[in-house]
Parts: sequence; structure tokens; C-alpha cells
Amino acid sequence: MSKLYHVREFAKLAGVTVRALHHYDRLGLLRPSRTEAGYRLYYLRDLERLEQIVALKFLGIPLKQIRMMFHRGTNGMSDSLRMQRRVLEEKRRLLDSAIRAIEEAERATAPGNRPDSAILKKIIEVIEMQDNMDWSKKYYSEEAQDKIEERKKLWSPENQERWTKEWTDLFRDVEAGLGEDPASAKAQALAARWKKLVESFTGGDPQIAAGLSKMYQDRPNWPANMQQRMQPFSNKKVWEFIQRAFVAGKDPN
Amino acid sequence: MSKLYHVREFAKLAGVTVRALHHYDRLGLLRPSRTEAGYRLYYLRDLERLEQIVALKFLGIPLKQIRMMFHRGTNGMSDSLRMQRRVLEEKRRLLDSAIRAIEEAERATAPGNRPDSAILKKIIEVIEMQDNMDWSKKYYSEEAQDKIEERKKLWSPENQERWTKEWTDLFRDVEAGLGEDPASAKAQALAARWKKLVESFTGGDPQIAAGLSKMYQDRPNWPANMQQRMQPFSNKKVWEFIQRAFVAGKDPN
DNA sequence: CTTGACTCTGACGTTGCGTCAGGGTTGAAC
DNA sequence: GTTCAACCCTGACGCAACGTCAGAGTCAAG
Repeated sequence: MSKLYHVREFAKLAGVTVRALHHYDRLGLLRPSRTEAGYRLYYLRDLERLEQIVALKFLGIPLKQIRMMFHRGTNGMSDSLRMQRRVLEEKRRLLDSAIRAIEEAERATAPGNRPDSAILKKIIEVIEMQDNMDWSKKYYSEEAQDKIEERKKLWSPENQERWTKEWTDLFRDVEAGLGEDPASAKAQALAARWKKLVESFTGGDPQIAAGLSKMYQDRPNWPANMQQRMQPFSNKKVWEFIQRAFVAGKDPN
Repeated sequence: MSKLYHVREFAKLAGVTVRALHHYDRLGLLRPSRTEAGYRLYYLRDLERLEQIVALKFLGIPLKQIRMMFHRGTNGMSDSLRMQRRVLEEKRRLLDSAIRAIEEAERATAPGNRPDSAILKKIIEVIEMQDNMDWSKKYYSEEAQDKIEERKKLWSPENQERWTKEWTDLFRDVEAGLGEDPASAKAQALAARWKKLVESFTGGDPQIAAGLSKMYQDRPNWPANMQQRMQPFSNKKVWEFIQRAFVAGKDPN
């Protein structure tokens, strides 16, 4: 009874190409029987197998692994699926952030036809910010993360540029004044500028400030590109000077 | 001034591998100068280029296309990005449905360690339902789509199986009774069963019914696998008979 | 001069087929 | 019996973005 199919028929039946069937045959995923002349012959029960292959492929599972799943048919299916789900979720994370990067760049450069370089700069900026956010997350409590999300609304490109400039300037000024007495008016003025800049990030929130501090403590474990970007601010003497200035300011006897 | 870098240094600086730099060189994406001995030498300005490449690659744009974007630097950037966004969004759709398929299969087979074949069956079922939903969408109005979403809650595996069986049985019964008078009690009973089954899908909603009708009219354009699945219900005489029975039922003089 | 740390090019491997190319098979029409 | 269209077969190369040797040259230090 059970009808026999030649490749083309069978392929159409399952919605795949002939070449794919050849491929699965060679990989040992689905081996049909043969006519004397060597033509492939498929039975209907092969269709079930093929549908399973197609389904697992749709889930992004590599053919070799599919073969293994069939081969040593030990019920490892659900484990494989759990793993695959995590793989796919990770892929989705990356996809999402790529899409968001394009969206933000489009929004930011929408008015007027900016030159390509401006768009690219924006894209790079967004991507970098995303993965900075990503790894810096671990330093902040859940609540602090939410609050940062709130404050991100203030992070316009102009503001970011301004903050960068202010930090650079301040750092240079402190470096130049390292000889001063930390309790001096000059040093206190620098400390005040410093405090204000920190607050422009924390918004005065103590939880955000706590996370920021934790992050700073963990400098040695920062990813390479972050260390790179923080290079201009790596002079330890500056940090120590500001630290002393704060102490001197708080305890004025 | 502007420092010169050897491959390894430069690669570390940008967070890519040496091999990748070789590759970009060969593809003409980033050609460094060379020492007399043939060693690659990178300048700092090459870093900017490289960062752009990495960024575009992150967005999933193929290297060849990146090269073209640089090469004929005509401001096609924003167009490329718009296109790429759509590509990525499509990918995300597929990813999402793969993830949903796994999730649903896990939920459906969670209690107890089902054999692999049961899990696979569930996966296939979910995938097929998803893309049926996908293409059938175009036949329904927005409102009808929402209502269908509502009614999908009733689509338990048991119900689906039951409906399939009832349709198959009914179709067979009508086929057997094609000789009857459409106005006869027997024919009217069949028509009533038919009507009830349709309503089990539409829930009596006229908008859903309208979409269903549109879909039926468009049979010739159904995707192959759907035609395949509808094969058992393709006997035109059955549809015509039911049509006549409905007419006879409505107009009983 | 040797050694260790780099660098170079060339070439194969990976993933899932698409796409020829060269050559049999089959069933029907002439 | 032949011929023709329509299929079928098995290689083998191509694609994307590098990873991974392999064999060989370069450079600075000891």
C-alpha cells in the first residue's frame, strides 16, 4: 500500500527542496531506500521524520545536533530545548539592542540629511552606551537601576558632551592644583565642582551614589574598553586629593 | 607624533582579533600601510574607521556592503539603516516565534518526562499554528483578529483534535449523502451540524465569519502546505451540497 | 648566532544548502 | 527501435566571517 515517492514529489510534499533532501541523506539525517538505478525512494513514514527535522531546524538547532538527538534517542530532547531557548533568548537580546541602536540613531539624526559620519557616530555612541549599561548594571541595586532609567531621560547628546567637557576640565584643574592645601579655598572650590558633577549623574540619589562607588572600587575588573575610556581620569593623585578635600571640608577644625 | 601600531597592539586597542584585521585588509575594508618587511602598520585614525566597521557589523550589515558604503560614500547610510532595521525586525519575529514554540511545548509537556516524540509533536503543532495564523491574518479585519485572539484560548489540544475529528466525520457523512434532496430532513441535519461546527470557530461573530469566507474564496492562493492539509476537504460537491441545503433551509416554500 | 616573540601568506574548516556540470534512467510518443 | 522530455545521480565550487594551523620570514635582545 504505502506509496513510494521520488525526491521531487517528496520534497514538494514537505515543502523543502530536493537539494535539502540530498543534504539530509548525506548527513545521515534521513536515508531513503533506493531503486536499483540508485534513485531515492521515500515512504510516508519518512515524512514524519522530515517534519521533525524541519521543526528542530526552525528552532535554530544545527543539523549535526539533530542527528545526534535522533541517533542516541535517549530522551535528551527537553534538555536540548531548554538550552536552545537560552541561546535564542541571548540572540534576541543582541538583536533588540541592534534594533534599538538604529532607532535611536534615526531619531537623533532625523531632522535634515546629516552626513554619514554623524549617523555613524551616533550609532557607535548608542552601542557603547548600551553595553556600558549592561555591565555596569551589576553594581547597582534594582531600585538604583530603575532610578537610573529615569535619569537617562536627561542624557541628551548635548548634555553628555557638556558633562564630558566639564569632567575633563575639572580633572585638569585639579591636576594643576595638586600642590594646594586640601583645606584651602581653592581646593574646596574644586571639591564643590566635583560634588556638583557627581550629583548631575546621581541626581542626589544615595542608592545611585552607592552603586557608583561600588563600581569605582572595582576598577581593576572593568572591561578593557572602559579602562581605555577612563584612561584620562586615571591619575590616582587627583582622586586622593579630592578625597582629602572632602574630608577637610566636612571637618573644619 | 601620531603613533604607529603593529597588528596585535592595534587589535587589542580596538577589541578585535588579529585575524579579523587581516580579513578586513584583504576585503579592502581597512588597508594599513606596511613596513618594508611587509608588516602592517596602523595609525590612530585607522581606529575610527575600525570602530565604524565594528559598529555596522554589530547591526548585522555584511562586510561587503559596509565596504560599498565607505567606497561610494554617497550618503546612503540612512537608507541602508532603514533597510537593515526592517531585516532585523523580521529576524526578531522569527526568533520570537521559535522561542514561543519552545515555551509552549515546555508548558504543554512539563508534567512528567514525556517521550521525545510527544514534545516534537507539540513543537510542530505550535509552529504550524503560528504560521497559519500568520498568513491567514490578511483575510481578517483588525477587529476580527482581536476577537480570534480571544477565542484562541479555547484552542486546547483536546479541542483541536475533537474539531478535526468532527469535521472529518461530517465531511464523510455529507459525501455519503450527496444523493439526498438538499431540503430533506437528513440533509438539513447535516447542514445543522455544519453550521454548528463553523460557529465553534467563529463563536457566532459575523466579522470572523466574514474573514473565514474571504479566506475560503481565496483557496487558489493558499500556501502549498495549507492546500495539502485541506486536501481531505477539497471535494467541491460537498461544499455545493451544503450550500444548497442552507438555501433550502432558509427558504422553505 | 640563537632564541623568543611577532608577523606574513596560504589554505582548509565551519553551516546549510544553491547552483551548475557531466552523465545515467525512465516512460511515452513517433 | 529511437528519440525526447523530464527526472535522477554524484561531485564540486560558492557564500560569510573569520578560526586555526602550517611553513617561513623579521626583529630585538642576550
